[in-house]
Amino acid sequence: MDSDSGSVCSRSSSPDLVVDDSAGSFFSNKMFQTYCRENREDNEAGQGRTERCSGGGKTKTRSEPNKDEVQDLRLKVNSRERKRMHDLNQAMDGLREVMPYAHGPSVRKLSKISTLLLARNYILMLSSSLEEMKKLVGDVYGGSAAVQSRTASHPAITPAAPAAHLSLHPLTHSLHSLVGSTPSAALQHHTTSTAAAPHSPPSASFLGFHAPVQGLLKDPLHLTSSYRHFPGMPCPCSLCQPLPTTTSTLHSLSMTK
DNA sequence: TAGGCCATCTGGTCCT
DNA sequence: AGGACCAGATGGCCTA
Repeated sequence: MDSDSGSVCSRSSSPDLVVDDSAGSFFSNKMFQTYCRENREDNEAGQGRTERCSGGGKTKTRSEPNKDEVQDLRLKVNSRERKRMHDLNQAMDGLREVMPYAHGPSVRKLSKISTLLLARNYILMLSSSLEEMKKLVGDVYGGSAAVQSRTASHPAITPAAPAAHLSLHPLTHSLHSLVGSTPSAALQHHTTSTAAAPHSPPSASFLGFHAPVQGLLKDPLHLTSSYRHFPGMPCPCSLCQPLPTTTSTLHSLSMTK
């Protein structure tokens, strides 16, 4: 990897090395030098190294594969592996794009491990929010007595759209209670998040246990009135905590292999 | 300078 | 046999 000529603050997941599909047309400088050195050593030492190279400990028939063939094969394999990793990185970038995290030239890219951990927590939070919404909607449509009495006193509120007039505070509270919120945690949000450096991405351990999911708190739910979430910053807000695994629908979710 | 993150190479293993 | 996948090793870049 010579130079990252990508964006200013984020390392490009795909190096700027031009990978040609045709095997053999690509060499990183380092590997080329290494390869040349090894070849030279091989030539000087005569033999001994080539057998050990691809056969492990096995006693391969000493039908010594042509050095060029070995080299071509090695280059092909390397190229495939490189392509595989590039594809993986592309997928990772795709995941980053949909993550509720700040994107921009001034914000450093989430690391891979952080992306995965954040994605996991994000999914858990979305699932939980969905369940909570279902409950709330069920409450509204199920226990219609309260709704009807309210609509009688406020004719402008039609039963057709009760959910639109739901106060979002219950949702906020329910979400907070769902994740074990404490007022101190909410208070902490302001101090900690504003103190965080905008260029410092969250550490993996931080995300693992205090995953920021600011996207949930953006406009759709208008939950940011009392909790300000700053893009690109780790959020200690209780809303951003990982969900307890007691959520019934989430038991099967895990990061295990 | 240490530590984190990353890309790449490489050998092994498994699958088709 | 060839390809995909994986994990370890290595070295570069960047930041605190």
